[in-house]
Amino acid sequence: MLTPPEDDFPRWYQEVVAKAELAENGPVRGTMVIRPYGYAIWELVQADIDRRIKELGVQNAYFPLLVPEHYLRREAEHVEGFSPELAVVTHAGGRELEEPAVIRPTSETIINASFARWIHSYRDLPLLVNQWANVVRWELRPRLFLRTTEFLWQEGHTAHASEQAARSFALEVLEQVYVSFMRELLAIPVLAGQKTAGERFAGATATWTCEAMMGDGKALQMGTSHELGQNFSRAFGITYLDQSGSERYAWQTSWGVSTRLMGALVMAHGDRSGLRLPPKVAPIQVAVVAVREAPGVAEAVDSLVRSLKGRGIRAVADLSLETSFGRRVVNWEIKGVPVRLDLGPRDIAAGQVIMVRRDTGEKMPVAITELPNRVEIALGQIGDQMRSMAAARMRDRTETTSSLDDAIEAASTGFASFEAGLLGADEAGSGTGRGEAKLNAAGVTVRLLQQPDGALPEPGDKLEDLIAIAARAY
RNA sequence: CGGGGAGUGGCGCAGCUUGGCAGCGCGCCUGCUUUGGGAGCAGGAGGCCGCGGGUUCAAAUCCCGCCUCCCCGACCA
Repeated sequence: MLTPPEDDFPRWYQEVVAKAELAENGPVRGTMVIRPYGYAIWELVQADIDRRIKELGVQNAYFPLLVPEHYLRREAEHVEGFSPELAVVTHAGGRELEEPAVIRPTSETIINASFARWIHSYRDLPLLVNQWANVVRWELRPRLFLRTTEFLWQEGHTAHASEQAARSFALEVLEQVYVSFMRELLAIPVLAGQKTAGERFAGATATWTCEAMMGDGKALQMGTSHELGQNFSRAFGITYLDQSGSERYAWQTSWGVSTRLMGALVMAHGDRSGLRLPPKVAPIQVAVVAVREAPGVAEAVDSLVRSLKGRGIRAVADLSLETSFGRRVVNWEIKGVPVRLDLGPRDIAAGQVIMVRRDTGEKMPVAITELPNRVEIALGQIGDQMRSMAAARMRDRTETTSSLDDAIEAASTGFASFEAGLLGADEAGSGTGRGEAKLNAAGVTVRLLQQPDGALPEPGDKLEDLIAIAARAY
């Protein structure tokens, strides 16, 4: 039996991750074993994001895991931001290394060292590169998928000839790749906006983010896209000659999403019965279950699976009659399989199956002759239904407030939305306004800034013209 | 790093106070009966009781030291 999510959400989360066979803890603190079923979901996620990234003209490449320590020191804020969580290789080959090698916490430094060699002319720009990799950040408090010491991600790195070009590319990734992927494939409605100075990536001039509300009303940052300005190009000497022959520093971006998306999937859609997967990222979209032993049942199940597969639907047969029907059903539910088709002797006699939708629990008899079609339709509806359930939750649990105290109160159950002017101007040195500091002290963070109509902030916008969304966050 | 808790078959735990054959539930294996929402019976396999030392005729249990893990707070994708 699962702990109900409303009783103890963190515990429920851990149980779902374990029982759905997504992942388990590795032997070194904070590491994670991603199990085959979990990895199959990740592969579907990866494939779609990879396709979208390539549509923007980005090419994949691969850079080393180990980074010379002095690379990290080249960009002041970057080192400061990352040094507390670095894992450093000091010994190898039985000897102490002359220069320690850092296991990449992110690859800005090593990639930009290459960029500096590759870029000479405005004709080399824009340079658009992505890599799928693992990175290591020695986290103080790990949680499977949400914050692990080693995680898998995609990190894009680009160089452009102008600030404007870099900005529009960063936003294109945010909207065309991340937001649309999350809405369409993960069925998670996300808010897109800009981070405050205090929440900005170490070394960035602007950080853009997608944030979603989880089942307990807390926020999760699901992806980010950064404008790096010329911080790294100056640190690594990424220069080019423009049309007029003058030397210029490139303008850059970096952006990423990680296996954290898996955690989002669990927390945004899961329910009392376990995981619920949107059909597009479900490794198994349909389980065809033989209810009990009877003549013709196994054959009917197999032929049904074949016809579903023939339509490109990911279907499996459940013929494990040595396990009771009830147990098998519970198992498919925990694993979040969107559609189940129950097939027993009664159904064979009636020329039907019982179709059960995981999103609503709804059961309905469907004639075998209508089958591949009805399943296809249901799979489409399930994605839409899950998206609107998540959207309704975010709508119901977002409160518009007029003071910071009310915002803190609202953040105990969901999101608070208020005029960003309340955050106060950045105080010299701190990078954080007085109002924002007050929120932070109460365990609430500003998740993003938007225009009042939900659009992304423009370069000239003042804090007073924007809306802040604040919440407790993972 | 601050505050709590725990280390005992694969997983979850009891046993420790008051030393005396290492147990229970789940899972696993075999057989039979079952199977339309977490099956039943019978038989069976599986242990460096976190590590090191000490006390004792005898230590999972008492004493000393060490290690690790988990949960709650400050950081992140």
